[in-house]
Amino acid sequence: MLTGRFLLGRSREALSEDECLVLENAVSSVQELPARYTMMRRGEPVNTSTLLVEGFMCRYLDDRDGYRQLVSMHVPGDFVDLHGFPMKRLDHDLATLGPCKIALFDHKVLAELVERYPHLTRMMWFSTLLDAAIHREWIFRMGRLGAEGRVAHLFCELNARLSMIGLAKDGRFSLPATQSDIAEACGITGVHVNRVLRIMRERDLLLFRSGEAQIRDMGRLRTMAEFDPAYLYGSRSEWLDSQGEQG
Amino acid sequence: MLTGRFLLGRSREALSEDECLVLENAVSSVQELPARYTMMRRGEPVNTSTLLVEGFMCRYLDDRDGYRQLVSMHVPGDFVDLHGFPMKRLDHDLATLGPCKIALFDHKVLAELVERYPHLTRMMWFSTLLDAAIHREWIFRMGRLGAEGRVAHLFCELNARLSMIGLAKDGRFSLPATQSDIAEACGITGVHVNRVLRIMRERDLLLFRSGEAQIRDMGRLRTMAEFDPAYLYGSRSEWLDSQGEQG
DNA sequence: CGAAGTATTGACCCATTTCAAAGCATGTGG
DNA sequence: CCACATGCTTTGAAATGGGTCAATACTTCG
Repeated sequence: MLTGRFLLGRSREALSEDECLVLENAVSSVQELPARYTMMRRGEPVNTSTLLVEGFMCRYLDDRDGYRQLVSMHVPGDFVDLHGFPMKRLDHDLATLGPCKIALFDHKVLAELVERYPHLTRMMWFSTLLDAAIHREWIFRMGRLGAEGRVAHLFCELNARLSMIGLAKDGRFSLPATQSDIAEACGITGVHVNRVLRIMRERDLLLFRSGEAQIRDMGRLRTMAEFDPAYLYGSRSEWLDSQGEQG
Repeated sequence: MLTGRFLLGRSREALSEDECLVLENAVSSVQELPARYTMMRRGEPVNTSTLLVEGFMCRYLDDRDGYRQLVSMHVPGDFVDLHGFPMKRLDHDLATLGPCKIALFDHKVLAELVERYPHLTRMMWFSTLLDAAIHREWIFRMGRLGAEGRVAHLFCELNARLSMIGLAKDGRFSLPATQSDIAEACGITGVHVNRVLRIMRERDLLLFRSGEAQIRDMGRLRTMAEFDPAYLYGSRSEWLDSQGEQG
């Protein structure tokens, strides 16, 4: 089941069994990608969309000097470039962190799906809206939090998202990222991430070493991150639920 | 024509005349709002969506101490909370900057529209995706630019968006915002915005006084903002265009 | 074993914040 | 039409968080 984690923990229940099958059968190809591989560049025309099946990916923008600013990190079950379907171009680059397995959906096939399954369309729309909600939270993170809060916030978010799909438990999860990757996601330097992580380790808040994260004190971490996971759920749309069966 | 500026300069052409009329007739009420008025709070259930007809609005998140982080600024023609339609709740507050005129769309009516006009639905989806693209650029702004770059970037973006709808020309436009509002959008302090604006004024880059902005040197402003307006257009979706006529 | 990438730490520097005070508009009521 | 309140802007001085530069250690892997 390639699509088994799509919206899992959010509105997965709103998808009928039929719709799940339709989605599963719409996959046009499956690929394995190596770590640190840029699979798509800003501005290129695209004609497929990518569901991340296993592994971690990220989207980023480059600044003038070629330094990256991550604008999102993706976990299994995320449709990483579904917006490329209506938009036909990406406004950012798309790359893997660790090795990944992805399922590709041809836009022609998606277009047919969209004609025949309006409810499924709305679920896809919904998933891009969750994405936007996460963007907003990142803006907040960069705008109002200091370095420690930003790092704390990122780990809180990843923990919450990975928990929903069964890839984190008791605050432990794998994350194939370097300290520089964290830095690029938080808008600070790699050197400073190192210092922040040391402090958090000393205070027994959070451990992160060689791709393994462990949250040691969720309460204090959330406090310093001002983290509230509500935005990750899209609040269980009543509208979607009410329309759920007729798709 | 209340909806006349919706997607103007982006994919307005993709809307058929019928669709424009349908949209126009779907307006359930029109309201005038005073300046600095919070019309909606995070978490509240919503059953209408808001098209901004005249004036400026913003969305923001509060931090622990009640300070705001703006996550977007809106200009006439923007659907400021269309995501509330599938989501049924907002993850942020929504407020006016200056006095505003808005058109409300009842979600029940939108639901009917969505059943009957799949192409219009996709255009609405598209407009929420533009929103997300702007979010990404804001993340970049906060993550990679210093104070001057951030302010420059914000003014470049507003100029570009206002130009599309005919509310800016030759780099001049009205913006009913205080220096503190700018600060809340850029993740810096009001005091520092003041200093940045003074420097920009001295260098004859940008003037902003009592709600009136004037870009004096677009080239240099763009350079310091690392601004490229491509993200504002969603690159004229071929898919939307190809489906444009069949409503 | 050597190479390349990654992590760690120290010292110094600078952009931005913080705190504080004063100046300027704008509007309201007397 | 003045007096005062309120909110916005401006400026200075001191404090600080995070950046930069540079050197050293650790890991992983061919």
